[in-house]
Amino acid sequence: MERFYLTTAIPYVNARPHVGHALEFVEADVIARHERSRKKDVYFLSGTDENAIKNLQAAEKEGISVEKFVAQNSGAFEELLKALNVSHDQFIRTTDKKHKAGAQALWRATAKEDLYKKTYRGLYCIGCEQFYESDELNERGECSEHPGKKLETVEEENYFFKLSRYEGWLRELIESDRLKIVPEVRKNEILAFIKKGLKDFSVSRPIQRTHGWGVSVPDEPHQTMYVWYDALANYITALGYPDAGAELFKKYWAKSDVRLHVIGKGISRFHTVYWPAMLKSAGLPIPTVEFVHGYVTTDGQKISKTLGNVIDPSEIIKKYGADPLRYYLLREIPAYTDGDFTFRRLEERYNADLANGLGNFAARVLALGEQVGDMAVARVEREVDEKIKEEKEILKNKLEEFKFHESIGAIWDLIKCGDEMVNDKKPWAIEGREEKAAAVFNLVAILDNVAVMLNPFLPETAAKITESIQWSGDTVRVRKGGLLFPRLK
RNA sequence: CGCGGGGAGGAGCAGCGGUCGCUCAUCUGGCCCAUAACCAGAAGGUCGCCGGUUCGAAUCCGGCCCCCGCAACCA
Repeated sequence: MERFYLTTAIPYVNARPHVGHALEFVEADVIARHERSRKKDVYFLSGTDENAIKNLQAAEKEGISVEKFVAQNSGAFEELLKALNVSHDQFIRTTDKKHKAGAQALWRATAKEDLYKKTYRGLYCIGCEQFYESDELNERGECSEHPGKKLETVEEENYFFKLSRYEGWLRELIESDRLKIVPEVRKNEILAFIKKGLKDFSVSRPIQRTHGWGVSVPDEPHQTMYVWYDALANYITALGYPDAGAELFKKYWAKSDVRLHVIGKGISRFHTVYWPAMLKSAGLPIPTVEFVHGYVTTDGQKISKTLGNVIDPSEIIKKYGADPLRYYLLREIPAYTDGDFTFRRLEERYNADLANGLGNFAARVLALGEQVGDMAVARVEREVDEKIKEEKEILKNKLEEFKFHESIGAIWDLIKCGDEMVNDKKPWAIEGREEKAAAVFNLVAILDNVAVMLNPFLPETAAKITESIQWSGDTVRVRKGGLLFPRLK
Protein backbone atom coordinates (compact mmCIF):
# COMPACT_ATOMS: atom_id res chain seq x y z
CA MET A 1 0.00 0.00 0.00
CA GLU A 2 1.26 3.43 -0.89
CA ARG A 3 2.40 5.41 2.12
CA PHE A 4 1.63 9.07 2.50
CA TYR A 5 3.04 11.23 5.26
CA LEU A 6 1.93 14.81 5.65
CA THR A 7 2.40 17.55 8.17
CA THR A 8 1.21 21.03 8.95
CA ALA A 9 3.81 23.52 10.08
CA ILE A 10 3.99 23.78 13.84
CA PRO A 11 2.91 27.31 14.70
CA TYR A 12 4.50 29.49 17.30
CA VAL A 13 2.56 29.64 20.50
CA ASN A 14 3.31 33.20 21.51
CA ALA A 15 -0.34 34.03 20.80
CA ARG A 16 -3.65 32.28 20.25
CA PRO A 17 -4.49 30.86 16.81
CA HIS A 18 -6.03 33.14 14.18
CA VAL A 19 -8.04 32.38 11.08
CA GLY A 20 -4.86 31.97 9.02
CA HIS A 21 -3.82 28.96 11.05
CA ALA A 22 -7.23 27.44 10.37
CA LEU A 23 -6.55 27.68 6.62
CA GLU A 24 -3.46 25.51 6.83
CA PHE A 25 -5.06 22.97 9.15
CA VAL A 26 -8.07 22.60 6.89
CA GLU A 27 -6.04 22.33 3.67
CA ALA A 28 -3.84 19.63 5.15
CA ASP A 29 -6.90 17.82 6.45
CA VAL A 30 -8.51 17.75 3.02
CA ILE A 31 -5.40 16.12 1.60
CA ALA A 32 -5.27 13.59 4.42
CA ARG A 33 -8.93 12.62 4.11
CA HIS A 34 -8.76 12.46 0.34
CA GLU A 35 -5.70 10.23 0.31
CA ARG A 36 -7.24 7.94 2.92
CA SER A 37 -10.32 7.60 0.77
CA ARG A 38 -8.01 6.51 -2.03
CA LYS A 39 -6.86 3.68 0.23
CA LYS A 40 -3.44 5.08 0.92
CA ASP A 41 -1.69 4.49 4.20
CA VAL A 42 -1.79 8.03 5.57
CA TYR A 43 -0.12 9.51 8.62
CA PHE A 44 -0.95 13.10 9.45
CA LEU A 45 1.02 15.19 11.94
CA SER A 46 0.37 18.57 13.51
CA GLY A 47 1.64 20.29 16.62
CA THR A 48 3.15 23.39 18.18
CA ASP A 49 6.57 25.03 18.27
CA GLU A 50 7.25 26.11 21.82
CA ASN A 51 10.97 26.66 22.29
CA ALA A 52 11.29 30.21 20.98
CA ILE A 53 12.95 32.78 23.18
CA LYS A 54 10.06 35.12 22.55
CA ASN A 55 7.79 32.88 24.57
CA LEU A 56 9.85 33.78 27.63
CA GLN A 57 9.17 37.46 27.09
CA ALA A 58 5.51 36.93 26.27
CA ALA A 59 5.01 34.80 29.39
CA GLU A 60 6.74 37.38 31.52
CA LYS A 61 4.45 40.07 30.20
CA GLU A 62 1.45 38.04 31.27
CA GLY A 63 3.06 37.24 34.58
CA ILE A 64 2.94 33.48 34.32
CA SER A 65 5.56 30.80 33.99
CA VAL A 66 6.73 30.05 30.49
CA GLU A 67 5.71 26.39 30.85
CA LYS A 68 2.19 27.37 31.73
CA PHE A 69 2.10 29.98 28.99
CA VAL A 70 3.07 27.63 26.17
CA ALA A 71 0.80 24.90 27.50
CA GLN A 72 -2.14 27.27 27.43
CA ASN A 73 -1.56 28.41 23.89
CA SER A 74 -0.64 24.99 22.61
CA GLY A 75 -3.92 23.82 24.07
CA ALA A 76 -5.75 26.48 22.12
CA PHE A 77 -4.22 25.19 18.88
CA GLU A 78 -5.13 21.63 19.71
CA GLU A 79 -8.69 22.71 20.48
CA LEU A 80 -8.89 24.50 17.17
CA LEU A 81 -7.87 21.34 15.34
CA LYS A 82 -10.61 19.48 17.14
CA ALA A 83 -13.20 22.17 16.49
CA LEU A 84 -12.34 22.09 12.79
CA ASN A 85 -12.67 18.30 12.70
CA VAL A 86 -9.09 17.89 11.56
CA SER A 87 -8.17 14.24 11.34
CA HIS A 88 -4.54 14.36 12.44
CA ASP A 89 -2.98 11.22 13.87
CA GLN A 90 -0.64 12.96 16.29
CA PHE A 91 -0.15 16.34 17.90
CA ILE A 92 3.45 17.03 18.83
CA ARG A 93 4.74 19.69 21.19
CA THR A 94 8.39 20.59 20.88
CA THR A 95 8.64 20.79 24.64
CA ASP A 96 8.03 17.02 24.76
CA LYS A 97 11.01 15.13 26.18
CA LYS A 98 10.84 12.74 23.25
CA HIS A 99 11.16 15.59 20.80
CA LYS A 100 14.06 17.24 22.59
CA ALA A 101 16.01 14.00 22.67
CA GLY A 102 15.27 13.47 19.00
CA ALA A 103 16.42 16.97 18.06
CA GLN A 104 19.68 16.38 19.93
CA ALA A 105 20.11 13.10 18.11
CA LEU A 106 19.69 14.92 14.79
CA TRP A 107 22.37 17.37 15.86
CA ARG A 108 24.70 14.49 16.69
CA ALA A 109 23.96 12.83 13.36
CA THR A 110 24.82 16.01 11.48
CA ALA A 111 28.10 15.73 9.58
CA LYS A 112 30.97 16.97 11.76
CA GLU A 113 32.29 19.28 9.09
CA ASP A 114 28.92 21.02 8.85
CA LEU A 115 28.89 22.40 12.38
CA TYR A 116 31.50 24.89 13.48
CA LYS A 117 31.88 27.62 16.08
CA LYS A 118 32.14 31.24 15.12
CA THR A 119 32.03 34.54 16.90
CA TYR A 120 29.05 36.67 16.05
CA ARG A 121 29.09 40.39 16.64
CA GLY A 122 26.04 42.58 16.35
CA LEU A 123 23.80 45.27 17.77
CA TYR A 124 21.76 43.89 20.62
CA CYS A 125 18.69 45.44 22.22
CA ILE A 126 18.48 44.55 25.91
CA GLY A 127 14.74 45.29 25.92
CA CYS A 128 13.84 43.00 23.05
CA GLU A 129 16.59 40.54 23.86
CA GLN A 130 17.47 40.27 20.22
CA PHE A 131 19.91 41.39 17.58
CA TYR A 132 19.06 44.00 14.97
CA GLU A 133 20.66 44.94 11.69
CA SER A 134 21.49 48.64 11.47
CA ASP A 135 18.90 49.19 8.74
CA GLU A 136 16.17 47.87 11.01
CA LEU A 137 16.73 50.74 13.43
CA ASN A 138 15.55 54.33 13.41
CA GLU A 139 17.72 57.39 12.74
CA ARG A 140 18.97 57.48 16.33
CA GLY A 141 20.00 53.85 16.13
CA GLU A 142 17.26 52.60 18.42
CA CYS A 143 14.71 49.87 17.90
CA SER A 144 11.08 50.83 17.51
CA GLU A 145 10.00 48.93 20.62
CA HIS A 146 12.37 50.65 22.98
CA PRO A 147 13.03 54.21 21.88
CA GLY A 148 15.58 55.93 24.02
CA LYS A 149 17.38 52.74 24.78
CA LYS A 150 20.82 52.52 23.24
CA LEU A 151 21.72 49.25 21.56
CA GLU A 152 24.87 47.52 22.66
CA THR A 153 27.47 45.85 20.54
CA VAL A 154 27.49 42.29 21.75
CA GLU A 155 29.82 39.51 20.80
CA GLU A 156 28.92 35.89 21.28
CA GLU A 157 30.12 32.52 20.16
CA ASN A 158 27.58 30.40 18.29
CA TYR A 159 27.50 27.24 16.26
CA PHE A 160 26.99 27.65 12.54
CA PHE A 161 25.71 25.22 9.96
CA LYS A 162 27.64 25.03 6.72
CA LEU A 163 24.70 25.71 4.45
CA SER A 164 26.99 27.09 1.75
CA ARG A 165 28.23 23.57 1.10
CA TYR A 166 24.76 22.54 -0.08
CA GLU A 167 24.13 25.30 -2.58
CA GLY A 168 24.64 23.28 -5.74
CA TRP A 169 22.91 20.23 -4.36
CA LEU A 170 19.85 22.22 -3.27
CA ARG A 171 19.61 23.96 -6.59
CA GLU A 172 19.60 20.71 -8.49
CA LEU A 173 17.21 19.15 -5.99
CA ILE A 174 14.62 21.84 -6.52
CA GLU A 175 15.14 22.41 -10.22
CA SER A 176 14.68 18.73 -10.89
CA ASP A 177 11.55 18.53 -8.72
CA ARG A 178 13.08 15.75 -6.65
CA LEU A 179 11.87 18.15 -4.00
CA LYS A 180 8.76 19.50 -5.61
CA ILE A 181 7.67 22.95 -4.54
CA VAL A 182 4.08 23.91 -5.31
CA PRO A 183 3.14 26.41 -6.65
CA GLU A 184 5.69 27.32 -9.30
CA VAL A 185 5.97 30.92 -8.05
CA ARG A 186 7.36 29.73 -4.76
CA LYS A 187 9.76 27.38 -6.48
CA ASN A 188 11.11 30.26 -8.53
CA GLU A 189 11.39 32.45 -5.46
CA ILE A 190 13.47 29.86 -3.67
CA LEU A 191 15.68 29.21 -6.68
CA ALA A 192 16.33 32.93 -7.01
CA PHE A 193 17.25 33.00 -3.35
CA ILE A 194 19.65 30.08 -3.70
CA LYS A 195 21.27 31.57 -6.77
CA LYS A 196 22.16 34.70 -4.84
CA GLY A 197 24.37 32.49 -2.73
CA LEU A 198 23.69 30.74 0.55
CA LYS A 199 25.30 31.86 3.76
CA ASP A 200 25.97 29.60 6.68
CA PHE A 201 23.44 30.18 9.41
CA SER A 202 23.71 30.30 13.15
CA VAL A 203 22.20 27.27 14.83
CA SER A 204 22.76 27.94 18.50
CA ARG A 205 22.35 30.69 21.07
CA PRO A 206 24.24 31.25 24.31
CA ILE A 207 22.31 30.17 27.36
CA GLN A 208 22.48 33.70 28.83
CA ARG A 209 20.03 34.75 26.14
CA THR A 210 17.77 31.73 26.22
CA HIS A 211 17.86 31.30 30.00
CA GLY A 212 17.95 27.62 29.30
CA TRP A 213 14.57 27.63 27.51
CA GLY A 214 14.73 25.33 24.52
CA VAL A 215 16.81 22.33 23.58
CA SER A 216 20.40 22.34 24.73
CA VAL A 217 23.17 21.53 22.33
CA PRO A 218 24.61 18.07 23.02
CA ASP A 219 27.74 18.22 25.18
CA GLU A 220 27.55 22.02 25.25
CA PRO A 221 25.58 23.05 28.33
CA HIS A 222 26.12 26.73 27.56
CA GLN A 223 24.46 26.63 24.15
CA THR A 224 20.80 26.28 23.22
CA MET A 225 19.72 25.17 19.75
CA TYR A 226 18.41 27.79 17.38
CA VAL A 227 14.68 27.36 17.58
CA TRP A 228 14.26 26.53 13.90
CA TYR A 229 16.83 23.78 14.10
CA ASP A 230 14.84 22.04 16.77
CA ALA A 231 11.43 22.95 15.34
CA LEU A 232 12.05 21.41 11.93
CA ALA A 233 13.16 18.21 13.58
CA ASN A 234 9.59 17.71 14.84
CA TYR A 235 8.62 16.13 11.55
CA ILE A 236 10.83 13.15 12.32
CA THR A 237 10.99 13.13 16.11
CA ALA A 238 7.22 12.70 16.16
CA LEU A 239 7.73 9.47 14.28
CA GLY A 240 10.21 8.17 16.83
CA TYR A 241 13.51 9.30 15.35
CA PRO A 242 16.26 8.38 16.21
CA ASP A 243 15.05 5.10 17.64
CA ALA A 244 16.19 2.60 15.04
CA GLY A 245 13.24 0.37 15.78
CA ALA A 246 10.62 3.09 15.56
CA GLU A 247 7.91 1.68 13.32
CA LEU A 248 6.41 5.04 12.49
CA PHE A 249 9.73 6.50 11.44
CA LYS A 250 10.52 3.58 9.20
CA LYS A 251 7.07 3.52 7.65
CA TYR A 252 6.30 7.17 7.19
CA TRP A 253 9.68 8.82 6.82
CA ALA A 254 12.41 6.44 5.78
CA LYS A 255 10.24 4.36 3.47
CA SER A 256 7.28 6.56 2.70
CA ASP A 257 6.29 7.18 -0.91
CA VAL A 258 5.30 10.75 -0.15
CA ARG A 259 6.63 13.10 2.51
CA LEU A 260 4.60 16.27 2.25
CA HIS A 261 4.89 19.49 4.24
CA VAL A 262 2.03 21.95 4.09
CA ILE A 263 3.42 25.37 4.99
CA GLY A 264 2.79 29.10 4.72
CA LYS A 265 4.75 31.31 2.37
CA GLY A 266 6.59 33.02 5.23
CA ILE A 267 8.50 29.93 6.22
CA SER A 268 9.27 28.38 2.85
CA ARG A 269 13.00 29.05 3.14
CA PHE A 270 13.31 27.11 6.31
CA HIS A 271 11.49 24.18 4.83
CA THR A 272 12.92 24.11 1.32
CA VAL A 273 16.49 25.19 2.01
CA TYR A 274 17.57 24.70 5.63
CA TRP A 275 15.61 21.56 6.32
CA PRO A 276 16.67 19.50 3.30
CA ALA A 277 20.29 20.49 3.94
CA MET A 278 20.03 19.47 7.58
CA LEU A 279 18.57 16.12 6.62
CA LYS A 280 21.11 15.54 3.90
CA SER A 281 23.92 16.28 6.32
CA ALA A 282 22.51 13.74 8.76
CA GLY A 283 22.12 11.16 6.00
CA LEU A 284 18.33 11.13 6.13
CA PRO A 285 15.73 11.19 3.35
CA ILE A 286 14.33 14.60 2.45
CA PRO A 287 10.73 15.66 1.89
CA THR A 288 9.29 14.89 -1.54
CA VAL A 289 6.72 17.69 -1.83
CA GLU A 290 6.13 21.02 -0.17
CA PHE A 291 2.92 22.90 -0.70
CA VAL A 292 3.20 26.61 0.10
CA HIS A 293 -0.11 28.34 0.66
CA GLY A 294 -0.76 32.07 0.81
CA TYR A 295 -1.95 34.12 3.72
CA VAL A 296 -5.39 35.13 4.85
CA THR A 297 -5.94 38.84 5.05
CA THR A 298 -8.89 40.30 6.87
CA ASP A 299 -10.64 43.10 5.06
CA GLY A 300 -7.71 43.26 2.70
CA GLN A 301 -5.15 43.82 5.40
CA LYS A 302 -2.44 41.60 6.73
CA ILE A 303 -3.42 39.98 10.01
CA SER A 304 -1.57 41.68 12.81
CA LYS A 305 -2.07 42.26 16.46
CA THR A 306 -1.12 45.92 16.23
CA LEU A 307 -3.84 46.50 13.64
CA GLY A 308 -6.25 44.66 15.90
CA ASN A 309 -7.75 42.67 13.04
CA VAL A 310 -7.06 39.22 14.41
CA ILE A 311 -10.09 37.00 13.97
CA ASP A 312 -10.45 34.06 16.29
CA PRO A 313 -11.50 31.04 14.21
CA SER A 314 -13.22 29.43 17.16
CA GLU A 315 -15.62 32.38 17.24
CA ILE A 316 -16.52 31.76 13.62
CA ILE A 317 -17.08 28.08 14.30
CA LYS A 318 -19.26 28.87 17.30
CA LYS A 319 -21.43 31.16 15.23
CA TYR A 320 -21.60 29.38 11.87
CA GLY A 321 -20.23 25.87 12.40
CA ALA A 322 -17.03 24.10 11.39
CA ASP A 323 -18.08 23.12 7.88
CA PRO A 324 -19.06 26.64 6.81
CA LEU A 325 -15.64 27.89 7.89
CA ARG A 326 -13.93 24.98 6.16
CA TYR A 327 -15.96 25.70 3.06
CA TYR A 328 -15.08 29.36 3.06
CA LEU A 329 -11.35 28.77 3.49
CA LEU A 330 -11.25 26.13 0.78
CA ARG A 331 -13.49 27.82 -1.74
CA GLU A 332 -12.95 31.53 -1.28
CA ILE A 333 -9.22 31.65 -0.55
CA PRO A 334 -7.27 30.92 -3.77
CA ALA A 335 -4.95 28.06 -2.93
CA TYR A 336 -1.78 29.58 -4.39
CA THR A 337 -2.09 33.20 -3.29
CA ASP A 338 -3.39 35.35 -0.50
CA GLY A 339 -7.09 35.55 0.07
CA ASP A 340 -9.38 37.72 2.08
CA PHE A 341 -11.67 36.90 4.96
CA THR A 342 -14.69 39.03 5.79
CA PHE A 343 -17.85 38.12 7.63
CA ARG A 344 -19.91 39.68 4.86
CA ARG A 345 -18.35 37.41 2.30
CA LEU A 346 -18.69 34.42 4.57
CA GLU A 347 -22.42 35.02 4.89
CA GLU A 348 -22.75 35.50 1.14
CA ARG A 349 -20.97 32.23 0.48
CA TYR A 350 -22.99 30.51 3.16
CA ASN A 351 -26.34 31.53 1.73
CA ALA A 352 -25.45 31.18 -1.94
CA ASP A 353 -23.51 27.93 -1.90
CA LEU A 354 -24.36 26.08 1.28
CA ALA A 355 -28.00 26.99 1.90
CA ASN A 356 -29.32 27.63 -1.64
CA GLY A 357 -26.93 25.30 -3.40
CA LEU A 358 -26.01 22.19 -1.50
CA GLY A 359 -28.61 22.42 1.29
CA ASN A 360 -31.54 23.12 -0.96
CA PHE A 361 -30.56 20.43 -3.45
CA ALA A 362 -30.34 17.87 -0.68
CA ALA A 363 -33.68 19.02 0.74
CA ARG A 364 -35.59 18.75 -2.53
CA VAL A 365 -34.09 15.39 -3.48
CA LEU A 366 -34.75 13.94 -0.04
CA ALA A 367 -38.30 15.32 0.00
CA LEU A 368 -39.00 13.73 -3.37
CA GLY A 369 -37.41 10.53 -2.17
CA GLU A 370 -39.53 10.36 0.94
CA GLN A 371 -42.65 10.79 -1.19
CA VAL A 372 -41.93 7.80 -3.39
CA GLY A 373 -40.79 5.49 -0.60
CA ASP A 374 -38.64 2.46 -1.46
CA MET A 375 -36.81 2.75 -4.73
CA ALA A 376 -35.37 -0.12 -6.71
CA VAL A 377 -31.61 0.08 -7.04
CA ALA A 378 -30.85 0.25 -10.72
CA ARG A 379 -28.22 1.52 -13.08
CA VAL A 380 -28.14 5.28 -13.16
CA GLU A 381 -28.72 6.88 -16.53
CA ARG A 382 -25.60 6.98 -18.65
CA GLU A 383 -25.61 10.73 -18.88
CA VAL A 384 -25.76 11.05 -15.10
CA ASP A 385 -23.11 8.44 -14.60
CA GLU A 386 -20.75 10.17 -16.99
CA LYS A 387 -21.28 13.51 -15.37
CA ILE A 388 -20.47 12.06 -11.95
CA LYS A 389 -17.31 10.41 -13.25
CA GLU A 390 -16.25 13.59 -15.00
CA GLU A 391 -16.60 15.75 -11.90
CA LYS A 392 -14.85 13.18 -9.73
CA GLU A 393 -11.95 13.21 -12.14
CA ILE A 394 -11.73 17.01 -12.02
CA LEU A 395 -11.86 16.94 -8.24
CA LYS A 396 -9.04 14.43 -8.04
CA ASN A 397 -6.81 16.19 -10.57
CA LYS A 398 -7.23 19.62 -9.05
CA LEU A 399 -6.57 18.26 -5.60
CA GLU A 400 -3.34 16.69 -6.77
CA GLU A 401 -2.20 20.20 -7.64
CA PHE A 402 -3.50 21.45 -4.30
CA LYS A 403 -6.01 23.67 -6.07
CA PHE A 404 -8.61 23.33 -3.37
CA HIS A 405 -10.85 26.11 -4.64
CA GLU A 406 -11.15 24.54 -8.08
CA SER A 407 -11.37 21.04 -6.74
CA ILE A 408 -14.32 21.76 -4.49
CA GLY A 409 -15.93 23.62 -7.39
CA ALA A 410 -16.42 20.31 -9.19
CA ILE A 411 -18.89 19.27 -6.50
CA TRP A 412 -20.98 22.37 -7.09
CA ASP A 413 -20.94 21.72 -10.81
CA LEU A 414 -22.49 18.37 -10.07
CA ILE A 415 -25.08 19.95 -7.77
CA LYS A 416 -25.91 22.44 -10.49
CA CYS A 417 -26.41 19.59 -12.89
CA GLY A 418 -28.66 17.85 -10.37
CA ASP A 419 -30.76 20.99 -9.91
CA GLU A 420 -31.19 21.31 -13.66
CA MET A 421 -32.31 17.72 -13.82
CA VAL A 422 -34.95 18.23 -11.15
CA ASN A 423 -36.38 21.21 -13.01
CA ASP A 424 -36.18 19.41 -16.28
CA LYS A 425 -37.72 16.07 -15.28
CA LYS A 426 -40.27 17.45 -12.81
CA PRO A 427 -40.49 14.17 -10.86
CA TRP A 428 -43.38 15.52 -8.74
CA ALA A 429 -45.55 15.58 -11.86
CA ILE A 430 -44.79 12.04 -13.01
CA GLU A 431 -47.90 9.87 -12.73
CA GLY A 432 -46.73 6.26 -12.53
CA ARG A 433 -45.08 5.26 -9.26
CA GLU A 434 -42.38 3.19 -10.98
CA GLU A 435 -41.40 5.93 -13.39
CA LYS A 436 -41.40 8.48 -10.64
CA ALA A 437 -39.24 6.28 -8.42
CA ALA A 438 -36.80 5.70 -11.27
CA ALA A 439 -36.41 9.42 -11.89
CA VAL A 440 -35.90 10.15 -8.23
CA PHE A 441 -33.43 7.31 -7.93
CA ASN A 442 -31.10 9.07 -10.34
CA LEU A 443 -31.28 12.20 -8.23
CA VAL A 444 -30.55 10.23 -5.08
CA ALA A 445 -27.55 8.73 -6.82
CA ILE A 446 -26.25 12.20 -7.59
CA LEU A 447 -26.76 13.32 -4.01
CA ASP A 448 -25.05 10.19 -2.74
CA ASN A 449 -22.03 10.91 -4.90
CA VAL A 450 -22.05 14.53 -3.80
CA ALA A 451 -21.67 13.26 -0.26
CA VAL A 452 -18.75 11.03 -1.21
CA MET A 453 -16.99 13.89 -2.96
CA LEU A 454 -17.77 16.26 -0.14
CA ASN A 455 -16.26 14.03 2.50
CA PRO A 456 -12.68 15.38 2.51
CA PHE A 457 -13.90 18.98 2.46
CA LEU A 458 -16.99 19.02 4.67
CA PRO A 459 -16.91 15.78 6.64
CA GLU A 460 -19.80 16.58 8.98
CA THR A 461 -22.14 17.51 6.17
CA ALA A 462 -21.11 14.52 4.08
CA ALA A 463 -21.91 12.22 6.98
CA LYS A 464 -25.35 13.79 7.45
CA ILE A 465 -26.24 13.24 3.81
CA THR A 466 -24.94 9.69 3.81
CA GLU A 467 -27.01 8.90 6.90
CA SER A 468 -30.20 9.99 5.21
CA ILE A 469 -29.71 7.64 2.27
CA GLN A 470 -30.23 4.05 3.37
CA TRP A 471 -29.11 1.37 0.99
CA SER A 472 -30.31 -2.15 1.73
CA GLY A 473 -29.83 -4.82 -0.88
CA ASP A 474 -31.76 -3.98 -4.00
CA THR A 475 -33.73 -1.09 -2.55
CA VAL A 476 -32.82 2.32 -1.29
CA ARG A 477 -34.87 4.45 1.05
CA VAL A 478 -34.44 8.06 1.91
CA ARG A 479 -35.05 9.82 5.18
CA LYS A 480 -35.48 13.57 5.22
CA GLY A 481 -33.54 15.12 8.07
CA GLY A 482 -33.38 18.71 9.26
CA LEU A 483 -32.01 21.50 7.12
CA LEU A 484 -28.31 21.13 6.39
CA PHE A 485 -27.71 24.87 6.32
CA PRO A 486 -30.57 27.16 7.33
CA ARG A 487 -30.45 30.43 5.47
CA LEU A 488 -28.99 33.32 7.41
CA LYS A 489 -31.15 36.35 8.19
C1' C B 1 18.15 50.42 -10.28
C1' G B 2 16.86 44.75 -3.83
C1' C B 3 13.13 40.46 -5.03
C1' G B 4 8.22 39.00 -6.16
C1' G B 5 2.75 39.29 -7.06
C1' G B 6 -1.17 42.09 -8.99
C1' G B 7 -4.36 46.14 -11.52
C1' A B 8 -10.69 42.97 -15.76
C1' G B 9 -18.52 44.97 -15.46
C1' G B 10 -20.99 46.64 -8.05
C1' A B 11 -17.68 42.49 -5.37
C1' G B 12 -14.35 38.18 -6.00
C1' C B 13 -11.75 35.42 -9.66
C1' A B 14 -10.50 31.99 -14.66
C1' G B 15 -8.32 33.19 -19.24
C1' C B 16 -2.35 34.44 -20.93
C1' G B 17 -2.32 35.41 -29.45
C1' G B 18 -8.20 34.67 -32.60
C1' U B 19 -15.79 37.00 -31.20
C1' C B 20 -13.87 39.00 -22.96
C1' G B 21 -15.62 33.73 -19.41
C1' C B 22 -17.21 32.13 -14.26
C1' U B 23 -19.36 32.88 -9.19
C1' C B 24 -22.04 36.35 -6.01
C1' A B 25 -25.17 40.63 -6.03
C1' U B 26 -29.20 43.19 -9.74
C1' C B 27 -33.56 42.81 -13.37
C1' U B 28 -37.28 39.76 -16.27
C1' G B 29 -39.68 35.17 -17.19
C1' G B 30 -40.59 29.92 -15.78
C1' C B 31 -41.53 26.33 -11.92
C1' C B 32 -43.86 25.01 -7.35
C1' C B 33 -40.38 19.08 -5.28
C1' A B 34 -37.25 22.38 -2.18
C1' U B 35 -34.41 26.64 2.80
C1' A B 36 -38.74 33.59 -0.75
C1' A B 37 -34.86 28.42 -2.53
C1' C B 38 -34.36 26.05 -8.07
C1' C B 39 -34.24 26.67 -13.74
C1' A B 40 -33.95 29.98 -18.20
C1' G B 41 -32.77 34.65 -20.08
C1' A B 42 -31.12 39.92 -19.69
C1' A B 43 -28.47 44.23 -18.30
C1' G B 44 -23.68 45.77 -16.84
C1' G B 45 -16.44 45.97 -18.71
C1' U B 46 -12.43 51.31 -23.81
C1' C B 47 -9.37 43.75 -19.47
C1' G B 48 -4.44 50.48 -14.95
C1' C B 49 -2.13 54.27 -18.71
C1' C B 50 1.03 55.20 -23.23
C1' G B 51 3.64 53.20 -27.27
C1' G B 52 5.35 48.89 -30.22
C1' U B 53 5.18 43.75 -32.63
C1' U B 54 1.15 41.17 -35.39
C1' C B 55 -3.78 40.06 -40.35
C1' G B 56 -5.32 40.06 -35.16
C1' A B 57 -3.28 41.52 -27.98
C1' A B 58 -6.44 41.19 -21.76
C1' U B 59 -2.80 37.77 -23.66
C1' C B 60 3.95 39.12 -26.50
C1' C B 61 7.75 43.49 -26.08
C1' G B 62 9.19 48.55 -24.02
C1' G B 63 8.01 52.64 -20.81
C1' C B 64 5.00 54.80 -16.94
C1' C B 65 1.32 55.03 -12.80
C1' C B 66 -0.97 52.67 -8.65
C1' C B 67 -1.74 48.74 -4.95
C1' C B 68 0.25 44.61 -2.05
C1' G B 69 3.70 41.16 -0.10
C1' C B 70 8.84 39.59 1.09
C1' A B 71 13.92 41.19 2.46
C1' A B 72 17.10 35.14 6.77
C1' C B 73 12.80 33.23 13.93
C1' C B 74 5.04 35.65 10.50
C1' A B 75 0.31 29.71 8.96
